Amino acid sequence: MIDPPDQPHTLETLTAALRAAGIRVTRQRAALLRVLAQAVDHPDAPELQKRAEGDVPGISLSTVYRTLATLEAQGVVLRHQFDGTSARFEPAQSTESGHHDHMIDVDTSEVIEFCSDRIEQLQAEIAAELGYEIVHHRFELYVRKARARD
Amino acid sequence: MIDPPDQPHTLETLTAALRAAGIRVTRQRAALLRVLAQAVDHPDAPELQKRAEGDVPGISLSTVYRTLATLEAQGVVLRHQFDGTSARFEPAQSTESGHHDHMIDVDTSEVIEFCSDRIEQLQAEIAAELGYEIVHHRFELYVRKARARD
DNA sequence: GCTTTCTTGCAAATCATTCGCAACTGGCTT
DNA sequence: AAGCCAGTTGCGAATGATTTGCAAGAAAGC
Ligand SMILES: [Mn+2]
Ligand SMILES: [Mn+2]
Ligand SMILES: [Zn+2]
Ligand SMILES: [Zn+2]
Repeated sequence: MIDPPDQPHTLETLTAALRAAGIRVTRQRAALLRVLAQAVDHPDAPELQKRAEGDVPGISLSTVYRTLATLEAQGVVLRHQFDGTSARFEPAQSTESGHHDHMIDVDTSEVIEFCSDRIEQLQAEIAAELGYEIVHHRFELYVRKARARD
Repeated sequence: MIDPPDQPHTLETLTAALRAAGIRVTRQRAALLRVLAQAVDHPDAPELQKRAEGDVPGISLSTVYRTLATLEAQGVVLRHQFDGTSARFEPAQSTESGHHDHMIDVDTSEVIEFCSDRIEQLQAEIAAELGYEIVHHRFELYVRKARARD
């Protein structure tokens, strides 16, 4: 797991960190890092492949999956498994705020990010009360636009 | 979707409700309903098949999956997709308290149930604030036994 | 530049879950 | 009690996202 960034991770610091971890920064990995850094959404593997082909024309889907697994293991990307869809990815420090959770509009599939310190706080308390500490969590709200209040 | 139970669902009321919904209560479905009602854990499909074979020796895995899908559509069972495992199931009103969420011990795979009104409350507020209403949610804590405080 | 080791692309394999279909059977109708 | 028939079942084959084996290719370090 790569050290928490002193400066926000730039492509350069990231590349260096990976290399230091004995992970070669190949053209395909560099491309995926760039594509992920630019993503404002939560793309899946085929979509990332499509976007990376701008940099590396023949990049294979296997490589995309393998790279995502590697980057996930390094703590550089996050994998989300929303209901009934294939895995979606995002850079680990997407929002500089760091951690956030997701709302999925069940009608449009739009993904909305949010974060509640209160909830994060409560989670820890609940776990602690039962004698556990949280390793990670999954918190997803499947929502629908509210009917206008009448 | 079957009406919320006036009395807690017994096998009898459930059977009647299903029949009323035009769903035949076959031997295999009755067996699965019983097995689910007795489950104190969160079994997956092959495990449910194993347990149902006491009642219906040759019950097929396809039927187990099909029945679970049917019961889920009727709001009688819940399907959980915990990280990296196959789907697990439980009766919808498992705890009479009704809704609850889950903690998964990442070391032992043990599943612990919990419920926090505060968190349920906050969820609704967060969604409402963004103009949404919650259809359903997924809230899972992946945990590890806390190191004894020293 | 040369070597070693890690990576890639391709095709084939996984694996949980779903499906097609012919045989079967609940539950209602006579 | 017997018959009917749409809903169900068991079987095997299909799915589809993700993973893997392997031979050829390319980062780093020397
Ligand atoms: Mn996000
Ligand atoms: Mn439960
Ligand atoms: Zn969170
Ligand atoms: Zn909840």
